[in-house]
Amino acid sequence: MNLRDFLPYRLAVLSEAVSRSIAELYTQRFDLSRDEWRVLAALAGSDTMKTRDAALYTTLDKMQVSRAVAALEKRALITREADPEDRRNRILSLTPAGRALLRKLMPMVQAREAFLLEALTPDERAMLDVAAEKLLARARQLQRQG
Amino acid sequence: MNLRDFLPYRLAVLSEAVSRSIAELYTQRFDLSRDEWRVLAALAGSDTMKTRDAALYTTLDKMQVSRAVAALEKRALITREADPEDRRNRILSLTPAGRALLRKLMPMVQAREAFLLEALTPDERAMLDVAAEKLLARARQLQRQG
DNA sequence: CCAAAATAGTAACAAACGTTACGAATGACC
DNA sequence: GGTCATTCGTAACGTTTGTTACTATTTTGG
Repeated sequence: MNLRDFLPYRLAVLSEAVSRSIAELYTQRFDLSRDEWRVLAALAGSDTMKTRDAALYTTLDKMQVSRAVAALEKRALITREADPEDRRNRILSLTPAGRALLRKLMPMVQAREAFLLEALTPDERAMLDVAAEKLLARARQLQRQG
Repeated sequence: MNLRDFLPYRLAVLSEAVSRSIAELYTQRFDLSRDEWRVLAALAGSDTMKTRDAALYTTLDKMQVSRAVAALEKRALITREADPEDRRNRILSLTPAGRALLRKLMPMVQAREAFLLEALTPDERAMLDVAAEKLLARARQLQRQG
């Protein structure tokens, strides 16, 4: 077997390279961890959400979210308030500072994503999409079966 | 922006799911870490190599290799000998136990990889290949430019 | 309703990890 | 050929991370 051709290995290498090429932006220039970035990105869509939803949406576990959220709150990029309907929940909201940060960061991130995708023809993009879905489904099937 | 459609995020999710679906085999049944598995897989090809080559081949850094190799040696799956030509190097070799482990593990791993790839048509596989290469090249370009 | 189970989030500990610094060995250059 | 820089691998440190257990709250079911 050749490790270089091994699908999981190749995906790991690709994913890490792509991830790094983007992460540089939010780590170097904005001092955000990957998890913090994901939580912010989640909030970028809805502006306010429950901690639990953030976990689902970002595929982080609740502890990772808890830590990311604590760090973001410390920097006053988000606020955490009790949910009057269920006091176990916390409601996360972007502060103006958080929104401002996202307004600066988002275009940079999207520009890099666009640059990456420019490498592919429309056909290739479409097929990558399909292939990714199919592989994900099978991988999850394997995990479930054990 | 929708995180779910964001290329780096999707690749991370896919890579992790695929990785887990395979990793389960070597972690659960053989108690190997990912780095240990990679070093063994590297040795599966050549049976003997320098520590430094293992690092290059597995894309692990030298500290990761050092730790993986220490663990593997402790379990007598590999040996570490001095290189007479350059005594800074260590030469890694599979022990019979190491080879035996690989003979059991490899078919399982390859079966799972095959199952994953069965999800794709030959065309899709070929295009995934191409797309992965292209994306990797661009990601590295971004990283270089900073 | 009330006891038991479930859920959200956090705390506290231990294991894993990356980073920096080091010792040993080799190579490069004057 | 002797110093200076470089490379290999490891050690030691601090940080990050995963795990387990805990508190507070809500839901469920007898």
